[in-house]
Amino acid sequence: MDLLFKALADPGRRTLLDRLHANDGQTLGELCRHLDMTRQGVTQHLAVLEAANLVAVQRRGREKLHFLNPVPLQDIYERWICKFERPRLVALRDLKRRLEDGGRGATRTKGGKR
Amino acid sequence: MDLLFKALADPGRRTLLDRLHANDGQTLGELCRHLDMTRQGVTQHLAVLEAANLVAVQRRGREKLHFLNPVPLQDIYERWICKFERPRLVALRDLKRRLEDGGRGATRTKGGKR
DNA sequence: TTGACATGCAAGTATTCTCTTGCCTATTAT
DNA sequence: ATAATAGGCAAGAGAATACTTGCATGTCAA
Repeated sequence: MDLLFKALADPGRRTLLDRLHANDGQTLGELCRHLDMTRQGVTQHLAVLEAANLVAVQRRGREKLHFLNPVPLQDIYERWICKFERPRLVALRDLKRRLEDGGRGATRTKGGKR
Repeated sequence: MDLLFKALADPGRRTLLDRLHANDGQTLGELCRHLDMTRQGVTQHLAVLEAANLVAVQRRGREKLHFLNPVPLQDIYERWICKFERPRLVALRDLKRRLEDGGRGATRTKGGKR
């Protein structure tokens, strides 16, 4: 989990993820072409993304294709978003109730306690 | 967004978030008491979390209460999880289809192309 | 084989983080 | 007022990161 957040903590690496999302399976050269980083910089960032399992590679002759792997992002969701969003959902539910109460004067919302 | 990921990229800070999630509104001293970091270390980490808007503070006399703010986590979800999970969902849908096809011999699933 | 292309590797430097140390201010209780 | 408690501030050391440079390896086409 540490490698994952560390990997995401750099703007250049997040840009790379966006590029791969827009066009998956790019080679190193293709990625470099549209970014103002040196090739070596991109290589090193890609290595960090690989270590975090956010990018998978496949060799094709002398080229190296890079593919996005969204699974670790899902892990973040389950460990750090789901768990922490409950208060927010509760707040939204309460807000909704209050709006409904104010608008129609009803105390119970449809569906009741659920 | 950069401050946010940077804030989450440290294990100590993630521990602090967990502590606040377990027991919201703790003072600096309370947080220190159960962590093997120095008070100054905790202070600095909390400052980073504040800068990322993950923690909100409230003064009470000479004490400082710390509250978790999950909204930035939701922002991560919308920018980095939602957007990237589609391939995964597609994969799951395909898997489901294949399972249904194998189990019942049907080619089309309910709901059609959608 | 030879030249061009795509990528790999490693060392050096500069920047940024993290942790520690030492002292200071503000509030509470006696 | 005094002591104890809760927290604040800032400089410095050490570690981790990010970026750059130079050269090396492997692959393709002619």
